[in-house]
Amino acid sequence: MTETPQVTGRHRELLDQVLDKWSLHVLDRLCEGPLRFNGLRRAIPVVTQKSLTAALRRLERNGMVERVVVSTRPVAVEYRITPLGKTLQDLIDALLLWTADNLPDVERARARFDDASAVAGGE
Amino acid sequence: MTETPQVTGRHRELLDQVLDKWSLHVLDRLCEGPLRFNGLRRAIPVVTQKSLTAALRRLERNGMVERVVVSTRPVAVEYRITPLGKTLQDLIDALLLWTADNLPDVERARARFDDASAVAGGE
DNA sequence: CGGCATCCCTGATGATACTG
DNA sequence: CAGTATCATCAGGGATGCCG
Repeated sequence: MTETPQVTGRHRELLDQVLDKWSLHVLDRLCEGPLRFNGLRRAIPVVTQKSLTAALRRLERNGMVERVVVSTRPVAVEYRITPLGKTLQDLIDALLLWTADNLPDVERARARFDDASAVAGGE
Repeated sequence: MTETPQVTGRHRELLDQVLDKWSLHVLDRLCEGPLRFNGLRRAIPVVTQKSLTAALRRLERNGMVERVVVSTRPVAVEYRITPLGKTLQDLIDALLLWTADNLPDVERARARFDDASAVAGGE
């Protein structure tokens, strides 16, 4: 069995590369089926081309997505999730589920904190 | 059951605040018991006081940790995880477990990618 | 269509010094 | 002990323009 997991540099680095801002969106979308570059852009309207390219490269390098070049007319490039990427799906879903379940509590906590800060601080 | 979770701005923001570089370390440590400020610094040797302070404030604001001031001689401040923070423990463990299980595959993928890049690119 | 190259700017982080 | 304040750095991300 895998023993007590520890936060090490390598683990942290991997999580950073895989759970960063845009990678979550990309993986989320790609889990539902392959998409082309501009398809992804449309699916994630707020991302810039640069950030999307970077995220895709990172994910490809880490073996989470596959880049398939279809040498047709101009060119078509399809991105699809890999089996390794699939293993993250449950985790991501669990993460999103957690946020959905606890966001209300968190926002209450934030309100309390901000309120207390206002009283103690400037006001 | 909660339906298909979606990546929204609010969820993403929460994950950013809770899964960031130092918060993971802090939550990980605090799950094992309360610690004081410098205790945490010692437990996470690479963190600077500024980053640690920021992480603790963020976690406190989000209701994940509790800050207890013990008004003794100089002053003692104890940080302990809250019930809300506890709900993250399983997720964090699962995340770390995932990295531990898949790091080898990921590193193989990286090697392949870097190798292919080297051939296609510069040399 | 699917990128890469460039410039620029901001936010996050580190080092250092000082305070209740 | 437990921070706050300040300065310097630096990677990430947006805007823009060009290429196969």
